[in-house]
Formats: sequence, C-alpha cells, structure tokens
Amino acid sequence: MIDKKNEPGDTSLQPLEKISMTDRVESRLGEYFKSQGLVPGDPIPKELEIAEALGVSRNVVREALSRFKMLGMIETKKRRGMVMTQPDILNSLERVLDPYLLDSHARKEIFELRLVLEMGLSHLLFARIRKEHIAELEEIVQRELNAKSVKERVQCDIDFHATLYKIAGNDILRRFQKLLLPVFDYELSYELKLKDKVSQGKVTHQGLLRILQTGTPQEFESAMYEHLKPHFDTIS
Amino acid sequence: MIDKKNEPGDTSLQPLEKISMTDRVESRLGEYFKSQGLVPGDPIPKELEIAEALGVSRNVVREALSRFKMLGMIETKKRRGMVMTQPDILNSLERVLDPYLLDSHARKEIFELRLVLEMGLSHLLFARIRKEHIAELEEIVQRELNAKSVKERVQCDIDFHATLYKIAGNDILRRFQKLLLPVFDYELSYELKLKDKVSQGKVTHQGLLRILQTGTPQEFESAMYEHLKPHFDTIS
DNA sequence: TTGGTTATATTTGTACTACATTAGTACTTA
DNA sequence: TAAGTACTAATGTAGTACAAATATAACCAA
Repeated sequence: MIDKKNEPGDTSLQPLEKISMTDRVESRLGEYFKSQGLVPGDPIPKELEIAEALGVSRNVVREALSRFKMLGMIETKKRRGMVMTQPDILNSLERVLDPYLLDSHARKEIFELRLVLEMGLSHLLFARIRKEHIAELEEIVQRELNAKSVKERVQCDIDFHATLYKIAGNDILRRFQKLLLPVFDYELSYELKLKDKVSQGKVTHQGLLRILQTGTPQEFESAMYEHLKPHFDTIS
Repeated sequence: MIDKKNEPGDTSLQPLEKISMTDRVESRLGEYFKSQGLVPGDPIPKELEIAEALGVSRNVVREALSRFKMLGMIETKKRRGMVMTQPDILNSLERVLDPYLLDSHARKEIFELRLVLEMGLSHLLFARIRKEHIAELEEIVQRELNAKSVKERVQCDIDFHATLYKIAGNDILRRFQKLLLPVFDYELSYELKLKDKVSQGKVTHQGLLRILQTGTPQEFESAMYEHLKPHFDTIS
C-alpha cells in the first residue's frame, strides 16, 4: 500500500529520509525492551538514565517514550518510574483507520479483508451460535423487511454483520470489525453514489440466517460469498 | 482483551486515570484533524500556534505530535511546517505485536484470527492463483517431504502458508500475516513443548495443494479447517 | 512496640529559554 | 538572466527550573 519507496526494485531517487533523534531513540528503546526480554510489570530505566546513556536530551527521550505510552506499552507512575504494560493491539489501529486518510487502493484491500474475514467466520459461527443469537438475527431481518428508507436498510445490514462477529465470540475480531466499519461504510456510500443503489447479492440476510439454523459451515461460506459478491465485483 | 476497566458493568473502584496534557492535546488534535476533514497533503498549524491556541507548552505539543509522526499521520519539513500524510496502518501494529507482551488470552484470539483468515482466503485463492504459484507450492511440499528435522518441517509449514497469502494478492493481508507470524510461532512452540510434537491435521499441505489444482473453494475451505483443526483444538 | 504524622527525596509532568538546522524568499550583483 | 547572499520562519535539540505526586525514612506519641 504505502512504502512504495522501499520496494526492492525501486531505483528512483527518493529524498534520503533523515531520521530524527527521537526516531532513533524510539527504535533503540524498542530493541532494548526486546533484548532484555521485558514483560508487563517489569520496570524500565528512568528518563534521565536513558537520556544520559544515549547522550541525548531528556526532551528527546520523552518524545520517544510518549510514543510507547500511546501504544500502551509502558505506563508511568510518579516517583516510581515506568513499567512495561500489555499494549492494546487495536488501540493504535483505531487512530489510523480513517478512510479519509487512506487511498483507494488501501480501502479496497481493507474491504477485501472484510470479505475474507466474514467468509472465514463460518466454522466459528456454527461452533458458537446460541438460541438467543438466532433470535437477535431474526429481529434484525424483520426490521430490515419493514425498513422504509435506504438509510434504515443500511443500518440493518451493519447490525446483521456486526452480530455475526459477536456470535463468533472473539473479542479482537469483533473490535477489529468495528474499526473497519467506517472504511466499509465509506466504500458503501461510494458504491451508492456510483450505482444509485446498494448492491443486493443473490443471498439475503434471511437466507444466511436460514443456513445458520439448518445448514452447514460449507454452505454458509458459499452463501456469504454470494451475499458479498456484488460489493466484491464493484471494487475490483 | 485488555480494557477490562472500561467494561460497562464494572463497578469496582479503579484508580481514576489522570490523563496528562499530552494525552489531551493528542486527542484534541485528532478531533481537529477529523473535524477539518484534512486529507494527505493538507498543512496543519505550526507547533507554536497549536501550543498557544491550547494554552500549553510547545513541549507538550511536540510530544503529542511525535505520536502522530510515529503513526505516519503527519510529516514535518523544516521551515515549511507539517502536513498530513497517509499513515501505514500496519506500522503501529508491528511495534505492539510482541508475543511476550500479550497475555495468553490475546494470543489465543490472534491465533483464532489466523484460522479465520486462512479459511476465508479460499475464494480469493482460486480467483488469483497462477501456474507459477502452483510450482512454488509444489517445491515447498517436496521440501517438506524430504525434511529431516522438526525445525525444517516447521519452516516449510510457515513457507506454505505464507505463500498462500502471497497468492491471495492482498498486500495488507500479506503483511498482516507476516506480523502475526511471531505470535503463531510462539503458540506453536508452546504446543510443541506441551505435546512434544506438532499436531498434524487430517489434511496435509499436499492435500491442500491438490484441491487448489483440481477442487473448489468450498472443498478448500473445509480442507483448511481440517488441516488447522488440531491447533484449533489445542488452544481452546 | 505500635500507629500515625511529618519530612525528605526521587521521579515524572510542564513550562520556558536558547540556539542549531533547514529551507523558503527576497534582494544583490555580475 | 543566473548565481550568489542575506534574511527569515519553522522544526530539532539542549538545558534549566519548578510543580506534583508518592515511596521511603525519620520522628513522635500513646
């Protein structure tokens, strides 16, 4: 997607990137954490010690540390110093997944990622679905059938698929989907502008639900493919 | 995974988190970028302007900006100021996906994510596979059959699956998998310690390859499930 | 001794100043 | 016109100072 600069075969003259002290201190600290095998809870050196050891100002060190703090990799307590913490891996993604900041290629790939995820969910779904989940999906399908506006229908679409992720019972996956939503939404509204209507696959939500109740994971996977295929075709 | 603090129903007394100025400035800037609808290339205010506008020191502003720089959301040029850039969404993930920093629950969920991805890949694979890919997979399978040590076999396993991602032709997916690899590896070596041998599914790489040549996406998806099922069972 | 209070020291958080470095801009000069 | 020069505006780095929080030590009283 990005990083075209560093593609192996690229011989064009790119402006040589000058890494700042902060960048260097950051990567140096990252190496240090790994080489020391630090795990959450372990203390790390004081700001001044680091600054002195690396021969830079405390200012620079703090800018680097600030980055690790944002990632949730370290936490600070006054007088006690800093300790490693368990980062929330999706926290940083959140800040970056703004569709307006992504180019169309990246958006396409992310949309494709969605398709892959939802097709891959099938086995997990069948393994973990409960009666109350079925009821929840029923409700959404009903709501969709009664929907008056496009906006309403789109909301039902979002709800239906979000519920699937919930059923899968994997927190990271669920949150991941939630983060990706704005990107999907962006592509959908783009599609809407382009074709003046949201594509409707051969298989409806109702069809998917029926398969969940009485079908097999294989059937579901194929059905999901058919369900999403129109979007798939639009973006590629 | 984390963030248990902010679960809705939690009434336990958590230490009230004191957000630093840097945190506040960061989120304030994030809001600003979005509200202004800034896209890559657009300039943003000068450090001093921001500091003055928010009533904080330039120091704090720089710590917040440093975070955005790390995410690749802004770039700075001396004398010219700063401009929005297109972030590389996986860049930040890279720093955080250290298996030693993740707890077992997070690792399990990530491993599960892998299963979902690889099962979901099937349609993409069939749509994009080329002859040279088949040859590449053939070579890996051969290498695996001739492998002497466990280490060698594990490497073949990694190569085979990595090649699948490559065939899928989605850069983000491919890089995503590459990032997840250390986590998989960690789980695998854990499994190895536990059971003294790597689980072997009913379907081998050779079997998967055969299906890729003459089978259907549905068959492949099921086969992949069988192939990965042992790991699946081990972690859950 | 026990319990509680106070003092002290350490470490992070914020602010401010100063100067280096880079790179546009305008002006000068041949 | 073209090259060079001085100027200027912005970020990058360093250093100092002090505020705020808090673990630890010292102290005092029952």
